[in-house]
Amino acid sequence: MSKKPNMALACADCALRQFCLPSQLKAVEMTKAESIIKPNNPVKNNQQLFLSGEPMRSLHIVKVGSVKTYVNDEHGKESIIGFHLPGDILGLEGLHALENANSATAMEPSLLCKIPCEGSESFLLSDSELPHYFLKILSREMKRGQQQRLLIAKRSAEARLGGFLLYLSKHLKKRNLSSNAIRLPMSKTDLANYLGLAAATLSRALKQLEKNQVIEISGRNLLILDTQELQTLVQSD
Amino acid sequence: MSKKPNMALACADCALRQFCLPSQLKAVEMTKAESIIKPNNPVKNNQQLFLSGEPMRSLHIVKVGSVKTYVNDEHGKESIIGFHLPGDILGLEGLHALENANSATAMEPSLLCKIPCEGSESFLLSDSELPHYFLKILSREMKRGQQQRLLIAKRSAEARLGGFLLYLSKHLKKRNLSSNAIRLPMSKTDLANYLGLAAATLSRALKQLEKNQVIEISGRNLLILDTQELQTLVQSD
DNA sequence: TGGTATTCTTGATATTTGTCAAAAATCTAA
DNA sequence: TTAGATTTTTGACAAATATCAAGAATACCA
Repeated sequence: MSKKPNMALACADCALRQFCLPSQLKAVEMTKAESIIKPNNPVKNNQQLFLSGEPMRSLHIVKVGSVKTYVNDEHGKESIIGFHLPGDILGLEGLHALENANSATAMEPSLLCKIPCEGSESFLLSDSELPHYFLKILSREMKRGQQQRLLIAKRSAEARLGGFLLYLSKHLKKRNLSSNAIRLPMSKTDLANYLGLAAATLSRALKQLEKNQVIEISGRNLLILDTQELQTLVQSD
Repeated sequence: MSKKPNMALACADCALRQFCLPSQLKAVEMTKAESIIKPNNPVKNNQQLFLSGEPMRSLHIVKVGSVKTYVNDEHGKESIIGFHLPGDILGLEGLHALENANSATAMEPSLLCKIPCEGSESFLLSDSELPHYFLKILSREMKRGQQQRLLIAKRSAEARLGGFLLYLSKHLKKRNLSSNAIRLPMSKTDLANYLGLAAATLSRALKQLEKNQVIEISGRNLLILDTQELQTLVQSD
C-alpha cells in the first residue's frame, strides 16, 4: 500500500479522473495507465504546447488552467478551434494521422497530463479497454462539435454568445465548480474569433445581454443572472 | 473458394471497402466482419433510417445513394448536420451513448450496410483491430468537423459555398468518380440550411459563381469550371 | 400525362453585422 | 509604479445577408 511521493498527484487520486479515464477501470489497468501517463507538466501563460503539422507525441489532458487550440491560415491569420478546461482531452483530431491537426497554447499558467502516442506502450496498440474508452470519448466530442457548428450556423450574435455561455456553465457544473460566476479564460478577441464574430460585435452582444439583465460582466469575470433567458435566446433563433 | 450467392455484393468484393473497413484486415477478421455486417439494405427516397433519441441499433454505411442527417429543434425546425455519400459511415456521434444523436433520411433510393452495435457480436466489444480502426475513423471525422465549422464561421456566402463544393469534389475524386461534373443530391433548401444561409442567399451565391464562370449549374447538376478560383475564394476570406 | 404541391429564383427592403478609427481600459515589463 | 503596448469599447458608416412576397421552375402523384 506504500506509494511513491508523487502518486498523490497522479491518476488514482485525481479529482478529474472521471473526465479522462474510465471510472470502472480495473486495478491492474489503472496501474498500467499510471505507468504510461506523465502527470502534471507545468506550462507558462502563452506557452505553446504543440504545433499543427508536427508529429504527435502525446495526447494532453488539462489538469489545471486552460488551453486554446487553433490553426493558422496561409496568411498567418489565426482561427480558434476550441477552448479547453480542466478534464478536457486535447489532440484527438490528430490521432488518425499521428500528426497534430491544430496548434495549442496555454491561456494561463497550467498543468497538463500527457498520454504518449508512440512506442510499444501506446494505448492505441494496447489490448486493454482503453481503446474502447477513447472510442466513446471521441464519439461524444464529435457530437459536441456538431452542436457547436449548429450554434454558429444560427447567425444571431447574441444566440451564439448565449449558447457558448450555457456550454461553459454546464461544463463547470459537471465539475462541481461555480456555474454562474464564471471567469472567462480567453480574450474577447479569441472568443469573437471562435464564435465567428467581429470583436466589436461580440462587445455589443455582451453589452446588450447586460442591459437586459441576463448577465453581468466586468473584464473577464462574468455572472449569469438569467439562465432561462439564455436558453430562450438560443432556441428562439 | 465457393461463395454464397450474395457474397459478391458483400465486403470482400465491395468497391467501397477501403472507405469503411481497414484495408489490411486479416482474412480471419474479414470473415468475422462479413458475418457481422448486414449488407445492401435498400431504402426508398425520403425514407427515415433512424430518429434522434432512439436506441442505436447499428452504424450505417452508405453503399449507393445519399443520406442526410439532421436534428429538429423544439419548434420542429430542421437543422442539417451533414450529407453522406457512398463510403461514409453514419451514426458515430451516437456510439458513446448507444443512442442516435441525429435523425437520418435517404435523399434518393439508396443501399445501406449495417454494423450492429448491440449484442455479443458487437465490434465495440470485440478484441479485434476494429475498435482501433474506428478510433482512426472518428478522429478523422472530428478533424473534418472542425474544418467545416471554420468554413461556416468565415461568413461570406460565396466562400461557404465554395468550400462545400471543393469538399464534395475531393470526396468524389477519392472514390474515382467524376469530380468536376457533380450531381447535388440535396435540395437547395437543405444545402442553405447546412451552410447557415437563407435559401435566397444561396441562390444568389450560386448565380454569382456562375456569372464569374467558376461553375455552371442547371437544377441539381453542377459543373466546376475553375477549381483554382474556388480555392482562392475560400482562402481569401 | 396533367394537375397540384413544392421548391427555387428574383426583386425590394429591412436588419444585422463588419469595418475603420479613435478613445478608454487593461495588461506587461522594466 | 509607471510608461508603453495591447486589448476592448464605442460611434459612424458600409456591406452583407435576411426577410418577404410573387412568379417561375420543378418534382410528384394519380
